[in-house]
Amino acid sequence: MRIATWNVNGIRARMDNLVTWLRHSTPDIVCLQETKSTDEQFPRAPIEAIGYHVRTYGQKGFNGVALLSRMNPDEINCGLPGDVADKQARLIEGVYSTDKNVMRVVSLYLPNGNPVQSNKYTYKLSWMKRLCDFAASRLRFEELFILAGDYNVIATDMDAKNPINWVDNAFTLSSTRAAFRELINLGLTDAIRAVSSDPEYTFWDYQAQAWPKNDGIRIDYLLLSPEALDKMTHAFVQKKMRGWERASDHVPVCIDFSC
DNA sequence: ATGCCGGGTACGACCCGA
Repeated sequence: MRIATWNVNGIRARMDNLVTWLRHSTPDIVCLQETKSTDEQFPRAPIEAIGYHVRTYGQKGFNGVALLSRMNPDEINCGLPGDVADKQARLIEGVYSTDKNVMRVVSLYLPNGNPVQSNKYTYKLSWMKRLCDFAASRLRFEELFILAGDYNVIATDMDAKNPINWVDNAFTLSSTRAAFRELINLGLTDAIRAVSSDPEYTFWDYQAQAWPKNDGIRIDYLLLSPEALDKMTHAFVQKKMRGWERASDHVPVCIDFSC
């Protein structure tokens, strides 16, 4: 069982890469972010044609998340609870049954939050607070729970090639890092950090030669419940895909399970 | 250099992202 998260930066611009990647990496469940498409615009047919169920929560132009899966989901929930006025499409949850387990998988796109003096940062922090409440409610189920996506958080200085470039930024402010730790401290484990002490960047800007200079940051995470961590066998970042033609600025992160 | 690229949309400058 393989689960992946990938910020595609526009699903319609990434279809060739997505289909090639699905064929080669054969994930069972895929969490997508920044699809930048309405549910009607989402190009589901080519994905369904290679054996995936497609569930989307999109909006016009910006944001947008989706779940692709080999199994038909038992349940799909769209939106982060806690603010009925928040219409931004940033979270979708699916529940999947395997032979002996139930897996609850979330694809999330956490707000960027810059500039830090703006209401975008207040929105980021309130969204993180709501995410914490949501995660706590899910952890009470004691299921295999995977909270995956683009967190727009650089958790430690090790997660940036040049931390100096990220000071006074919504990705690294102490209140951002504190909110992220609060989430982790509910009892979630960062899958990549469970297997690696290397930097493991997941994003390189299109600009300023970031990729050739390896000027990356790690902002895409899969956070696991204890039940999920027990079953995890591998976790890895598909860094090479940043070098593909028409690459997203993010690369996929994958985890494998023994079930 | 808080926009150098690349996605989106109002199909053509402009908004947005990290």
